[in-house]
Amino acid sequence: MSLRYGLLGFLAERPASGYDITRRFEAMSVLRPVSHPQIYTELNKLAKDKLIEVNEMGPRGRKVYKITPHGLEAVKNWLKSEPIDHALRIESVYRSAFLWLMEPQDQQKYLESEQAFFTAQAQLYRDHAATKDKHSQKHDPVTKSLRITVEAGARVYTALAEWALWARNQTNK
Amino acid sequence: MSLRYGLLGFLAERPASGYDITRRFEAMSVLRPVSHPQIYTELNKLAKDKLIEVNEMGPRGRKVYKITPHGLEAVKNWLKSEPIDHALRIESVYRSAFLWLMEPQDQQKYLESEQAFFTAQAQLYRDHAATKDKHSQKHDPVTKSLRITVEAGARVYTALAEWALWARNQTNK
DNA sequence: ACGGGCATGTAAGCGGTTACATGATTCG
DNA sequence: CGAATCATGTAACCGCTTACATGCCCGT
Repeated sequence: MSLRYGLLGFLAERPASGYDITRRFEAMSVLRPVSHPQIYTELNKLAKDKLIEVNEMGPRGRKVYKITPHGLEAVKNWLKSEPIDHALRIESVYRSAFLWLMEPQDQQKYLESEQAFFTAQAQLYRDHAATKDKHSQKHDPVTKSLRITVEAGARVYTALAEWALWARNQTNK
Repeated sequence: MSLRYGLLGFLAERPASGYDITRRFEAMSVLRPVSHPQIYTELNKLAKDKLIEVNEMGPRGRKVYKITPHGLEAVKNWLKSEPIDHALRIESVYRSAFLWLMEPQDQQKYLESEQAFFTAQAQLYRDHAATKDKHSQKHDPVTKSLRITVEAGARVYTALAEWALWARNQTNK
């Protein structure tokens, strides 16, 4: 799951700094986890490869990058040609295979807290989606794509919340 | 998402070889992706740390490991104390944020093939679940845990399939 | 006898995290 | 003036993937 092309993808929307992009990934937890050192490292590599360039310097050494034509071509090519990694890596599900190694009360506690977490996340993404739907710019293609991504968050988290509830009913009978 | 404790978890069920465990991860794609070199490397580390030990040698250099009391304690402690990584890393969802960078016909093709893939996976896990439900040993705690894991696969893949369908309806209007 | 699957490994390299490090600016 | 936040980086390390490597056993 290439960070490289994710950075290019965001910069295709509009120029931004490493800091901006870090915030963005933080706000959209469905995307993937990213740490800031990795972002800055990758931005420097992308600049060296001429796929992005510094557009503007801001206060505090802020570097606003913009994508180059080469960079834009690179993301598009990634989307078109690079095979998709379909692996799921959901630790909560992974751990569920070992539920039998827990004490019964710990199983219940585990599933309860997972359900609570997933429910909260689902709500968050549903709210996020509702906001986007009310927004005036909802026909702009970028907003539409993001709306679709947010919908995935809402649906996956909802499914996981319902799964945890179902699992609770399975274990205590 | 620790492989280390996943190996211990499987060996807590019954003795097994690296090869056995590799097959097992392959069959349960919801768990997490694993490559065989990593498994063999980690098994050797676990043996050095006395959390597992060679139980039996089979044909072709087959090494069947069994968990030690220390190892069993270690998995249980992991389950009880180690914080869960709640990050989602679904590349299909990740890419959806950049749908707007694709040609309209490529968007449709992308969402169609993703929907097909997720639908197939959902079916696979639903079948898997049905088999487990018919099984005589369904009240054994290990089988019950695995049944819960399989249910997660069925539900998450179903949610993703429905999401992809929904997304298709969003893009072509 | 030979092909396919069983079975385990090593080595290079990369992507990623964590800890460390530094300093500027803004706001109250 | 001090705290919080903005802002970017370096270094060490580890987990993981990919490619390479080797050989045995079983069924036909």
